[in-house]
Amino acid sequence: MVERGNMDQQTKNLTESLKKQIKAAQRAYYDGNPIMADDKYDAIEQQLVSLVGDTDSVGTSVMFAKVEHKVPMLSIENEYSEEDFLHHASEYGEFVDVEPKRDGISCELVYENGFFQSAETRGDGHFGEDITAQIKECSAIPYKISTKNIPDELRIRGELVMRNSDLEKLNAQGEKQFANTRNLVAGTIKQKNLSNISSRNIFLIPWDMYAVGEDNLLPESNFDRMKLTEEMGFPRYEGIKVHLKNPNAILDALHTILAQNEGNDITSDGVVLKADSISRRNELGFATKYTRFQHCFKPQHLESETTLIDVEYGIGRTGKITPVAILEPVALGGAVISRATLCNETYMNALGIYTGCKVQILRSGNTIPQIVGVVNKDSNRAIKFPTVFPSCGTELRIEQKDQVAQHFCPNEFCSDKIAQRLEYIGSRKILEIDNLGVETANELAYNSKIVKVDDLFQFGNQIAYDLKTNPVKTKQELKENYRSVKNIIKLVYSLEDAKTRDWDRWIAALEIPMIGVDLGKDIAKILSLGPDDMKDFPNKLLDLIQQGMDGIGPEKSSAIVEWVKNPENKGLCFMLYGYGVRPTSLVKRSNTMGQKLDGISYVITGTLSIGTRKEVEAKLNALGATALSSVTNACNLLIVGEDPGSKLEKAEKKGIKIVGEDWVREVLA
DNA sequence: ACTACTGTGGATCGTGAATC
DNA sequence: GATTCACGATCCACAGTAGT
Repeated sequence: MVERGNMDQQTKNLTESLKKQIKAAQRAYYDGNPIMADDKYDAIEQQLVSLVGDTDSVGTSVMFAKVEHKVPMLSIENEYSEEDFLHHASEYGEFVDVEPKRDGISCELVYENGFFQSAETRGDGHFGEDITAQIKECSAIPYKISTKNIPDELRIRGELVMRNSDLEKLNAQGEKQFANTRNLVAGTIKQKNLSNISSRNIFLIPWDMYAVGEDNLLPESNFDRMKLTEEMGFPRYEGIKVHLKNPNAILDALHTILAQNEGNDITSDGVVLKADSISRRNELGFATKYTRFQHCFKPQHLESETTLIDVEYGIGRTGKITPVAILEPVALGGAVISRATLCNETYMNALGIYTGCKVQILRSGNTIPQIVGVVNKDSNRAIKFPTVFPSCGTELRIEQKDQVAQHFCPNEFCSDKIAQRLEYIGSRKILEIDNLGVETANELAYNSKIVKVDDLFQFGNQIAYDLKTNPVKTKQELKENYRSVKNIIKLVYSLEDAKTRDWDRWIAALEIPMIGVDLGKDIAKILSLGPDDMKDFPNKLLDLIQQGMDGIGPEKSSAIVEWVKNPENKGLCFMLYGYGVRPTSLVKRSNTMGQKLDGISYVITGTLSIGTRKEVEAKLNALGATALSSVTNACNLLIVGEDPGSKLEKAEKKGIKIVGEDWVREVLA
């Protein structure tokens, strides 16, 4: 399936020209002689994004396009005993399927009218990343599947895997040694340069198949669906279908699969038990983090011994101290373990560790290193938790709850703590500030006067101003204080960008105790916050809390009230507003933009001559339209190209407006 | 019981700054 | 000018704690 989407020459030229303009503007801006108004810059950047999908060749970060999953792609809950594993079966209906859980990368493939269309990773379960180009390089993944009696649009989920023997071959060839197949697959599939991918022999083992809106066209039994994937050219389905009447049969199947997993060329890290009936499965549905219609048995057999060298004390953004065991490195289950968390004082004391002691470790769920015991106990030598935070020397505060002692560093100016906070604020989930990772956060915490989020934006504004007024002197000063002048300059640019992030992200960035992105989303929606609401945000929040809202109980409520009542936090929001922070409204955004194609949800059928489907979609979406993949009630426009498929018929039936390629030309002109 | 949040592990890759 | 290496981002995973 080696077939890369190639841009036509015209698009290529346009892209190059836009990139040049962006680069020139960036350079001029930071050299203190801006050549372009901000809104014009934004417009060019957006046009570029719509053409190439991202602008990473301009900026620094490697970004894949985000894709929202049609159906959430959640994890499977693990069980560690056979009893717990069996326990769920009774809810699963008459038949259950028992199958190996492959240790790879979860992925969803989309097929339209039998042809591979796109692929996305699991991501956080709701938003994945578009890895279509990478999957096209994998020749073992069918490009065309048989389409007899199946829906126009078919989605197949499975595990991207690689054979251990192929990993060994690769390691035997090259100097570079790879530790295990899962991480190699993860790394390979993220490569931007596609040339290496096909040689890595990555393939997909399906574990689910569905069709949005037309699921009833597929078999009612999961087992039959998986057999269908075999016919389509995917690997043989290894699952066993069991009648629930006989619990021994389930255990037999479990042991059969466990035995198969041992030493298999494709690594499996457990056994999945799932409802065979799709309708039963839909009844059981989803929890927030896990599916309710399947569970996984994970054998915990990886265990080893090593020596404890020392204990380090780390700090989180909230000031919480976490002890970490530093271990004599030991290989265990395809990884070399040198650190393991000790969680808190209570956990640490219960183990009774001391310098030089022999400890038993395992990888919980075959992943997370965990110390399970000390071999040669000696209570006289047990390590005592420090009373001050070693890094800043401040006396620790202890919180005792339910017999668990938790230590906090109360020092507001603790540099390590500030570094953690900056990293959190800059993370992908919060303000998504490029160039603000671990190292930069530490550098800022130690070398600048930043304490809170407003200081960070003041810092950015100050440098931007200095660079405009006296670039030479400013760069000299930056050079003296920071390891990379360019990195700081890029950071300043990223900070500018972060000022208009969505409100939910900004609420999380304010670091109100117990409020993260999720609650932030609810709060932003209920208050229908706009760009100018930052200056008075604490009062608006207080009003909301006093009215009461779902998801906020007494504890969160009082924490929020305390935060609001602190004049420092009112000042914080006011200053942020003053520094130009204008969060984007979640609810109003699509209306306020007033774009040409707002409200249009379209589907394309057939081949278009003006560009690939992806390119056309990107251009239309940039004007406010939404691309759908199949004709449903949500669709209000069908764009018809050469050789239209069954979508045309369906759209006619539903009375959906139908246009040709001319319409697209006109709109984009 | 379920959910949100925080913190922890190892491994990979692309990018670009630092270094030779 | 070429090469090395640190950093940033992302993949996979689980545990503990507290709130609803």
